[in-house]
Amino acid sequence: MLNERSLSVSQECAECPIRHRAVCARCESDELERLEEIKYYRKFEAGQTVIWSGDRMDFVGSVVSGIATLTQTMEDGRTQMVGLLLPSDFVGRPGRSNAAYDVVATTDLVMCCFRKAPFEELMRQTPHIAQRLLEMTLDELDAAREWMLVLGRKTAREKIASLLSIIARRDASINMTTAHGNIVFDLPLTREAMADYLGLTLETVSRQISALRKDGVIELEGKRHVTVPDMSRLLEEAGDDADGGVFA
Amino acid sequence: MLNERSLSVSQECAECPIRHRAVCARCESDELERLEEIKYYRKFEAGQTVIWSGDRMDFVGSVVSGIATLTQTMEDGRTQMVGLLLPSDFVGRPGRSNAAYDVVATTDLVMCCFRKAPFEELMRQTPHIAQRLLEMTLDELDAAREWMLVLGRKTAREKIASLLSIIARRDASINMTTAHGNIVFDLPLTREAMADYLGLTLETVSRQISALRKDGVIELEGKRHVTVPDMSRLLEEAGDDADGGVFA
DNA sequence: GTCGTTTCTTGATCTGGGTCAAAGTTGCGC
DNA sequence: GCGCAACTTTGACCCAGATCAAGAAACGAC
Repeated sequence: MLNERSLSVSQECAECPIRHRAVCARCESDELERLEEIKYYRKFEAGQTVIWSGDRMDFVGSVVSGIATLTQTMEDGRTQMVGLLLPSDFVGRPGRSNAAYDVVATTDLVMCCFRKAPFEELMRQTPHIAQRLLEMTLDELDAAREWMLVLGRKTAREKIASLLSIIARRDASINMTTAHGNIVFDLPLTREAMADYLGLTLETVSRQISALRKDGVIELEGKRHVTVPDMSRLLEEAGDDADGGVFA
Repeated sequence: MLNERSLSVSQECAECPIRHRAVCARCESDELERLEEIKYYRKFEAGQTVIWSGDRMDFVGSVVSGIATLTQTMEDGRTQMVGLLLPSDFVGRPGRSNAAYDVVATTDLVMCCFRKAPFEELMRQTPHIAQRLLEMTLDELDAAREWMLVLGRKTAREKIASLLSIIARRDASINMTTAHGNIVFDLPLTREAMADYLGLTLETVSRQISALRKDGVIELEGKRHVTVPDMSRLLEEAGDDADGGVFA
């Protein structure tokens, strides 16, 4: 399909973010063609599990649209989310054959996957792919470490404000800014998923969201539709610097 | 100093772990020589700060001996440790010019450093350095995510047991196994540093260590010298699988 | 529409770990 | 040795967030 391919090549990340974020920017056209050959799409419905921790994982890939979560579970059922995958985020680990975490689609999800063995082979031959993956992994490591501060030292209210800040900032594809400068978005997570991310219970999440609404930090329409009238106020509630700080 | 260099080249990680972990294994001798040229050692005393968050950081490097910590601090003084650097661990981020965290030596510390600009240049020319750094960064990311589960979902007692498990397992250079199969080591961290790692207060750390001792999970001589009579018991207390699970 | 299910909110109560306070221990400099 | 400082332990009390419980709201299937 010449037409489809040339479209995806020219439009960079519109169709498949990894081509832009991890590969495209510096790829020669023959490398792009080889990526095309090992690439395929997978679609999941909200709630579906992409892969279970421990399962064999013979692909790597990135999120095209939708949101997925990485979670760990203890034997007694306690769970902790350890990553939130937004469009363009990379999944999978070159050099490891089994998944380390449960990956679950929390909204309808489209992923762009590459078969692992040929991807690794291509990586060996194409140095800047490894360099790009290193950059992305370092970004993820920074995000994980920021999250350790949230989990270890912030109050429930600060945790909620931190999560809302991240969603408001990172998921630019969903966000909208109104004429009044408000930031508006739909929460892509249930209260329970938020609790799993924040190390809280869903009841505490619900209470703190109600409290933030009562205090005018956010506005809520229904259960999911959020308006942030003053982003710096939200960041202040999150315990970050007003100018954005860590999640900038 | 021909003698010194040939010693360090032949002994691999004895003198400078990065040469083994990140570079040596697959380096040609001319690459090793170029590393030698940009390499230097830095020594720190226990308690000294290696670098402050936000400071310009014109080197990368790895820990040769001793232990350092990465910490984040909020404006109001709350601090969270986000990384524990043991011998062979890598510090610094290619492509970033300022430190993201405070790096503090908690014991006397020797680091093997490389000037950043030439290291990055060498990395550009030597693909397997980027690949090795990618592997190491992915390991760190896994460790950070394991730690998110500890911070978010474990009880104080489980947190302490988890930390003791990590130290017992990872710091093989300090550990000793007695004739009876006991694991023996000296805690490299103060109660306060443990609290900062675990998202607890130092009082809670102290109480839980006392409780573990009273329950026979560990034995203590003085404040720092720990004996673990039964590692699987400790892992059980940590909430991990008895066979080692996540920190294996 | 109604029923059933899932998600969310709110209230009442409990408790693990934080806070405040005091005393004990260790080690170093002189 | 003594004195001081840093670190650690222990106790008493408190509170943020967990737990238990009951409804309310949203959404689909029929």
